[in-house]
Amino acid sequence: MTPRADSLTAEIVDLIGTVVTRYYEEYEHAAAEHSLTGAQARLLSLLSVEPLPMRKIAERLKCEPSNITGIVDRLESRGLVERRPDPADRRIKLAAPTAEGARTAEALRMSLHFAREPLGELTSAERTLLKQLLQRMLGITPE
Amino acid sequence: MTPRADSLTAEIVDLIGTVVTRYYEEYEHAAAEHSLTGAQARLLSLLSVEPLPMRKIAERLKCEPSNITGIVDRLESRGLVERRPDPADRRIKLAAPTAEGARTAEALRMSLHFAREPLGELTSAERTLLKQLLQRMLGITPE
DNA sequence: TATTGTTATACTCTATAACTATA
DNA sequence: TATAGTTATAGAGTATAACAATA
Repeated sequence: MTPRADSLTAEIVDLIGTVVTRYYEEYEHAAAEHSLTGAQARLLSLLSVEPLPMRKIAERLKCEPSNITGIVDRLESRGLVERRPDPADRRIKLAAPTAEGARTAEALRMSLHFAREPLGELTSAERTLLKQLLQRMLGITPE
Repeated sequence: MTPRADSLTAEIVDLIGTVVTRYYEEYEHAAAEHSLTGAQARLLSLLSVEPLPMRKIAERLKCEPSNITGIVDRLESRGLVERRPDPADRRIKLAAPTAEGARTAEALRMSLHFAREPLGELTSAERTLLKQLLQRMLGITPE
């Protein structure tokens, strides 16, 4: 068991807390620039990968299915998302981005990449190192 | 200008996104274990450093001052926070944790450190490296 | 006049429970 | 019966605007 209450670990925890705070603020700010709330932006980004049943969205976003109804309602009323029937199961509604929704999701993604200026402070070699350390930390084994 | 749209940067952005998601989930979970919402936990943690005027709390939490009234109300009704007069300016109300509030804040802080298991995956040398990279990334210059 | 905190209002997100239509 | 989605409800967080007390 590695000691985790040491000051080095505490310092890193604080640094990660700072990263998390900045990341969240930037995400909310980027979402607001597209007149989206954070929850709406996260849901739209999720759908831009692939259309999903309401139930699956709730699982991915780790919230109750009943909440998804309202968020999709608001995105749908703005023409960013649409509900499609599932040919195989008439109980299921697939939420999918419209063409405009896909454009908005892409614009959001781009503005987020630009907002991530801090990484520019690191050299290429340092970024490679950071990537490997984050992967190790997250228990991700690169192939 | 360092290129930021390269795939290495994109990978790191994704990894940081994963860290942010996990950190937030763990924070909300730790807060819930003390019957606190995330906003209440963040406010209480802030006050555990030093008592602050309502206005300052809003600045630190980056929200409107009117919101602080309600959050402090809820913490006060549970006996975790109290409002004190400022001897120097009678307009100001200083929010401060009670003895129980301070204990709750400390318990929250401890449970967060324990929740940060991922860092245990790294050796001491790797953690030192990670710390330095995060500092560089955040524009923090160690003395 | 300017500032501090509050109230009033409206909207969004959240969980819980009950409902409907399908399976 | 079980599942997918919805509705109803209530609590919490948020921004905006208007207000009282104090500076």
